[in-house]
Amino acid sequence: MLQVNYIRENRDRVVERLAVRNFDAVELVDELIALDERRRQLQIESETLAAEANAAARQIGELMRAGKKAEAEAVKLRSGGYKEQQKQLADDLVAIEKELHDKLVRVPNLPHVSVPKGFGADDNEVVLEYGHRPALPAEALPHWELAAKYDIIDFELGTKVAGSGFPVYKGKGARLQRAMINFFLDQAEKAGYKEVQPPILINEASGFGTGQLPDKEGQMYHVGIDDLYLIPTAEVPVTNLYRDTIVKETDFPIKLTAYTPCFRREAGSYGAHVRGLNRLHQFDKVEVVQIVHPDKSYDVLETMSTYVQSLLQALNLPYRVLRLCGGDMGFTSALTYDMEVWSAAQVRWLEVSSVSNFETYQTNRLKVRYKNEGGKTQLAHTLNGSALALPRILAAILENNQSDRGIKVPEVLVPYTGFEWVD
RNA sequence: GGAGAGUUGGCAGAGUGGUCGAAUGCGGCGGUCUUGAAAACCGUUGUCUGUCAAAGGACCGGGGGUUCGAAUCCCUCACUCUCCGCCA
Repeated sequence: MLQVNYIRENRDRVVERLAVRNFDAVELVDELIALDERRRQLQIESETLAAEANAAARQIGELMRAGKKAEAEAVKLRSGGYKEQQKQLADDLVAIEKELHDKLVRVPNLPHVSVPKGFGADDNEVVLEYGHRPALPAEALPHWELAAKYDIIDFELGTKVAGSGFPVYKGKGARLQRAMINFFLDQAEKAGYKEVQPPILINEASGFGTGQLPDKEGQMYHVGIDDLYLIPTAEVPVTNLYRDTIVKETDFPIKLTAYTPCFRREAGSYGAHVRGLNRLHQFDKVEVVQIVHPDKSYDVLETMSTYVQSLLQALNLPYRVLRLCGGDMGFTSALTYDMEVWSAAQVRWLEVSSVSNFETYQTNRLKVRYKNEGGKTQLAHTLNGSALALPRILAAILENNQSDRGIKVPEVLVPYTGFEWVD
């Protein structure tokens, strides 16, 4: 979340930046500033009173030690009244802080200056397109039919066991999944990311830290009996590893990677576009996360984008890179690149990665800080990206690489699969 | 799941209801000494809030209570450890 101080000192800029998201912040921002003003007044009152009460209590202590009991009793009588007032002020303060906090978490991150204004997917800026899209013969099949034809993914079986959106990968399909996970993790390690295996259930504090709670409550599966959530992405547990820590400036950049399953309720999204592997309740993903010095985060964002692209190039998939417009960008992000692969039989682009810079939006919630040269503690910047989400990659491989002979496995995966053809 | 013990500063570990933001040790940082290092010695070393700076305020697992005053007493929740049970 944003810092109140920043909003107070940069009111107009905040309003102007949020307009890029089509977020009319005028009213909210002015409320926040008024609340903050009131909060600070109350705090001064409350602290002044506390100072008086403390002084009286100290005085009683001194008198008691000196054996002046009667005088101590007199002061006691006088200080009895502080309690009521302190309680009242404390209650007011708590109430106003809660109100301030509740409003503050509703303010999304400020878009970077390069973010195009816009309302939805159509307004995203195509940064670049790579590779040529294969022209398939008329009898080419979409991936869900190929999956059935070669018996590598069983959607019905998953429906029986869990429900729709929980596919069962079988035989070469399962092997292909494992191959991709290992390939992606190996590449990430080569790029300097340290592998971690985090919990895939998270508590509320973690969900709040990266911004999923309270905003996206309904998108996560909730285990009520233990009040835990299934992760929608490894971003949550991995970034939260550093919650409430002050790192050394020399520790930057912190680079982590993790393979995890991801769970999303995807409430309300049905239809042709969610067939097959296009949108699932459970899927596998390798994620990369960086925690960096604020001066470096935009360079790092480019590096991460380039890294994700190198994976797509290695897999020989045609892709394009989008700079998301204000209206399409996530709540917590300041700048996001989406990578989409070409799905040749569906004849459309599929999002397989999203690379974002959150600046201090997450670290202000997480309290991830570092000490600068002057010894002052400052908020770090966080970034993350999918590298990559498996199902749509698999969909593109199946569709783009189909032929009479079967499906050609990308060369880089062959050492991991042990076979060259799905047939 | 049952019974018991515990949670204090980066770590270890004291702490009688008042002078405790908290002894001591280790670690970290700076210095003396040294060609350099080690050792020794000296100094320094938490976070948040507030301010031009300060004063002041808050924090001893979280929350609540008793009291003029709580790290210290009471309640409650969470977590950790030990033993028993169950178990991949």
